[in-house]
Amino acid sequence: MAGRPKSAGAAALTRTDIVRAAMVLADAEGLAALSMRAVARRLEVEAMSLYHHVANKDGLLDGMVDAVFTEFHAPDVAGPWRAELRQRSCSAREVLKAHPWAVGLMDSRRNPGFETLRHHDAVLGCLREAGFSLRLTGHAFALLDAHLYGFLVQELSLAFDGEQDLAELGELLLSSLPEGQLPYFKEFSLEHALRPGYDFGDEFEVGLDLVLDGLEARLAAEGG
Amino acid sequence: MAGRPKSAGAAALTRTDIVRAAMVLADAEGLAALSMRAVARRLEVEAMSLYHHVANKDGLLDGMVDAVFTEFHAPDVAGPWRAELRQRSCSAREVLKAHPWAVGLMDSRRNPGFETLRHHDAVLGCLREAGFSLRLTGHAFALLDAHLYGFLVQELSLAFDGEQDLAELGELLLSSLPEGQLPYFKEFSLEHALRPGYDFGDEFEVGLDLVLDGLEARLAAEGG
DNA sequence: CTCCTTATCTTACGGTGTAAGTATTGATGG
DNA sequence: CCATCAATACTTACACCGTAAGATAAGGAG
Repeated sequence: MAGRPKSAGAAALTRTDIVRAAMVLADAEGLAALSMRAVARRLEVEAMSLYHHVANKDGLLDGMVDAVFTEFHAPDVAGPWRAELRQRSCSAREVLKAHPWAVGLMDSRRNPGFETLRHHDAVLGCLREAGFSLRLTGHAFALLDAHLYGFLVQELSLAFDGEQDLAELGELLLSSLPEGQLPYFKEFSLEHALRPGYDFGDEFEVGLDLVLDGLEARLAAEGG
Repeated sequence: MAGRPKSAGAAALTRTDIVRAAMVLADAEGLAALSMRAVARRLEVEAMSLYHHVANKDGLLDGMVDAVFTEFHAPDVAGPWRAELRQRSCSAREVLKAHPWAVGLMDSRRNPGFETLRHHDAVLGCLREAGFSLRLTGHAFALLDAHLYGFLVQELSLAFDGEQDLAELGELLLSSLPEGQLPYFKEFSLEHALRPGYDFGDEFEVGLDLVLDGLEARLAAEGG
């Protein structure tokens, strides 16, 4: 009553299947709902079977993070650096919005996977081929990633089911505040952030362009 | 055999005690070790007693995040904006390094606490009083926070027990890579990031100054 | 056929968050 | 003094968690 044969029509379980199933589950139900048992259920398998393909749950999480990096646009080392890196930041943002669990996981992962390293290699290559010194490459790399991940931390903490609810929610929050406190917060919310035309997501590209401007200026100063 | 009296010398349990104990525990043992039972044990109380002061574990986590904001340097609304905001970013980084669990928690918290709002109010006020328009205030706010949180996501994923181990670890990682792959990553690591003089943490202020430069330029352009 | 490797399932253990119910307290009223 | 009451703390119980240890069955090698 054990040892389901792989010849019975069911394809053999692979590590890739497991990681993919875990990602689908985390996307749909959230990271809190991601248990070994829940992943196994999706694959019509018992929980312990997963342990033949991943070391433990942490290993599975490592695999999930690494898989996310394959979805980013890898900048073309030979292309124009500014456009390539701009596109990679924008694409990474879209990917990480589709996998909201990934950002929170990144700061607890110890062992970067190969896909992670390969993506980093492409970013570094793009900068180096554009003439950035090693020092300035370090600055640019840290700053671009900080902007990307940090923006997502903020954006995800605002994310909700609908977006029009945010205005309602904001007004509810404001109305529950004590009188006369938080004047700047109230002004900013009522006269700017809760206005119909405002979309927090637009701040991403504004900030990205400011960062790219700064890097371009330092590259020019360095080169000349 | 129940209902420990508060008159027996033990002070009555408060929400603040609980949040503080949870923070100490998370600092020392990590977020994974933070269970209701473990917090209760520290307070010499049973787990269910905590539920009279916090709605549930999520409520406790909300309280922890809010408490972290009280430790940030709140910028002086009347002070010089650039110096005030620079100091608040630097102080926040130190605080978040002392509470490494906080960044990961932020992107899953829904209800900002009052201390969180008060800190945001101070940042917004600092910008407004310096003459930033509402639009530019929005840009600056999003960008400064993105840089702060995003840098910490990177920094914490590098954090280890010791710092000199990082060089060993890096060389170990590099030596295990396939030949001829990841050329830029190897170059950057060997010739820059793993060199004795390099400290990733230094990139924080470099990036921060680049961001502040950009904001200062846009403020000047806006002012006419 | 027998033996071995590999993938799977079974069982079990100590831990988790928390719903529901119980007991004990200090404060309040007479 | 005692009776009552709202707080506060404890007890029990349940379903779920990650995973160690071991049993079971299929496919391949001799």
